[in-house]
Amino acid sequence: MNQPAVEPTDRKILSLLARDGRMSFTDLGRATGLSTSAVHQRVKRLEQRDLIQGYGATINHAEIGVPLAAFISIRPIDPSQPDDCAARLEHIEEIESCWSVAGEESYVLLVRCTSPAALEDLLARVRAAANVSTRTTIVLTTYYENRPVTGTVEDEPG
Amino acid sequence: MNQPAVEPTDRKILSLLARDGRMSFTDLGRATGLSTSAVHQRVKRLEQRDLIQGYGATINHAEIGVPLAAFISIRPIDPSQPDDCAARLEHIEEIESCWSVAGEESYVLLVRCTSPAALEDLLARVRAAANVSTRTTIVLTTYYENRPVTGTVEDEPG
DNA sequence: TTTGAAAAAGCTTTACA
DNA sequence: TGTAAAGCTTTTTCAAA
Repeated sequence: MNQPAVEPTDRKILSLLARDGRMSFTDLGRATGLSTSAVHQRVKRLEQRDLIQGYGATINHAEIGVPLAAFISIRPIDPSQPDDCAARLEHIEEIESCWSVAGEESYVLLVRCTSPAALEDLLARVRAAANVSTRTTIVLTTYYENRPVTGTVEDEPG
Repeated sequence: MNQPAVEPTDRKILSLLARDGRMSFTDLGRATGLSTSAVHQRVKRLEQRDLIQGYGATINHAEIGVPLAAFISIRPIDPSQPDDCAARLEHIEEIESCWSVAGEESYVLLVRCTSPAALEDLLARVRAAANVSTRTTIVLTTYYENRPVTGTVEDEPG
């Protein structure tokens, strides 16, 4: 219910930067009614507090030769072993995201690769690295990804 | 096997910007052995070609009051109806990503919200908006998300 | 925390190879 | 495509409130 430790101006800055990570301090200032150096300090503080964890370009995977995306759901083969899947899988570069989840499976991975053959190879490496069984769900269409979800209501018109 | 239409220098730039979307053209130039204005031109071209689709800040959802993430897997209730789930769901702001998938379900959504109660409310809105049944998988831990997967081998040491 | 001003750094264009 | 140089804008730091 409460939204801890982030006051409205900072939320606004976060929301703007989530949408355009290259927005200049000058423009952020205009959008928030602060001076350039005031926003600058706030952004640095947001970075220090780790509320902003980084900045990234959104890449068109389909067009750069990595058109195949899939979810790999993971189940440990031996539940008595220590569960360190995330660490064991970290070195595999095709894994974009790694979550542990509640439900029938223990982990979900989002992976990207060049072809079905590459996916088959990737699956083998995942199973071997973490001693798990896998269930793979191929992505057919990406309608959208990583839309900003900041819990902020956007600008009034004008 | 072939990686279409992106030559090595552009791949390098894409990879660097995926990791740091605020990197300056000067630094990109240093990293690629090009002049500032040469990289500048390349980046603009990459944006025009839509290989770079945008820039965003990575927000710490847990700390800004949106700590709950979940996957919602979707199955249409009436398979004879036209399948326009993505369009019907687009206005729901808690949906960060929307994929159609091969497998038992038709779509997977990644959503973020403030609390279990908010998730329950969100699920009701998803079902109502798209006339679907849902299966929800709650995220327990996010080990990492949105690691850059560019298919580029990174820098030599030095 | 904010501002305003000044210095440093970076961006963008132009002219040209 | 590329470079170099010039002019302009933004970033960053600082003293003061």
